[in-house]
Amino acid sequence: MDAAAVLAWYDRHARDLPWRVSPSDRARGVHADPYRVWLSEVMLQQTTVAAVQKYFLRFTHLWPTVFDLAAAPLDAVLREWAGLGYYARARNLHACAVAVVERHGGIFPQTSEGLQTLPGIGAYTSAAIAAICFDERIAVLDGNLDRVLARYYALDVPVREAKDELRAALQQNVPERSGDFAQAMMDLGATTCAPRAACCLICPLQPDCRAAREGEPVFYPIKPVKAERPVRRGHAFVMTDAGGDVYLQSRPGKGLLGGMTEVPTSDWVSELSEAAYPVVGNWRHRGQVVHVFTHFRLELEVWSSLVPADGLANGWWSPPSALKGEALPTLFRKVLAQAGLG
DNA sequence: AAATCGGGGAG
DNA sequence: CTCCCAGATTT
Repeated sequence: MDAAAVLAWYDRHARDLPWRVSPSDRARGVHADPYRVWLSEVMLQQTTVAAVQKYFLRFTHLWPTVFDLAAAPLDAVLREWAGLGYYARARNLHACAVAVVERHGGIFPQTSEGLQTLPGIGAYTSAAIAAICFDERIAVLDGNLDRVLARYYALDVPVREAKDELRAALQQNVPERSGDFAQAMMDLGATTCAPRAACCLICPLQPDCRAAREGEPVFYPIKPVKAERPVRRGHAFVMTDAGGDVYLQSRPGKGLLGGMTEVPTSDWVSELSEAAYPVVGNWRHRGQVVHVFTHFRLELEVWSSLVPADGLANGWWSPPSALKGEALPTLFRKVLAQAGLG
């Protein structure tokens, strides 16, 4: 693999991103800030660059250093993470910041091995931080690289079945500029070697790419057969008191939407049963909200009612003007909007 | 090894 | 609508 050609391509076509040190600045000796790289990498797990940008800017504005983030309450981190999804990332992010401060004096470990001992930092993220911040000669393998390499080698099995071989092959090609190389390969996958379109004419890997030679590069990577998404159904109950405040409560700390804020709901099951209202009220059906999770589709019937403010114990009452700042995941923002709030 | 865990942007 | 994104953790 022609790593030099990849780096030359990167020197001309690198994306300009808020957490990135440009190749020209890097050549002048500028180093990336491990805190900002770590934060961006966690946000970018299974999440697009477009979705991450505003969250990254908000987080670095509120918490410019790992000390600031470690000192913040978890609740504040969850509120700011609301809408980005995969909320275990936010809990692990905070735990990781605390660990870096308490166990490492606020200095991130400088090796992939050391980084991987921290919460929320796995094989990919540890390698990415070590390469980008410390130029460790390590293979950085994400979804982009899976696709680029599957095409380059015309891999005839799903990537998951050949992950170790791909990593070993990539490791043999990591150049001295390992951080720029990792970011270059990811940019390549995000732009010229995209999932549904491969621009082989401008690709630095084209001369030795087997998929390009075969003529239909988007055939790769081979997709594994995917299971169909089951449907779960339930009821959601939006309660307002005489002052117009909305009743909210916290979800359990682990599991789906763990630690986030919700309105009360029924269980979510395959067969919808009759609504069991949490309190007596003049309940009105406000229609349905559909929300798609990774492994099931959810259909919630939305109900609303004016209720006395003293019949409920576990949660709190929030004025509509404060809903924007609550740790409400997108699902429950849809529910509140369906009930005429937010 | 397989399941769990969000949401949105692109085509 | 489908696909999949700078994956980690739990079972």
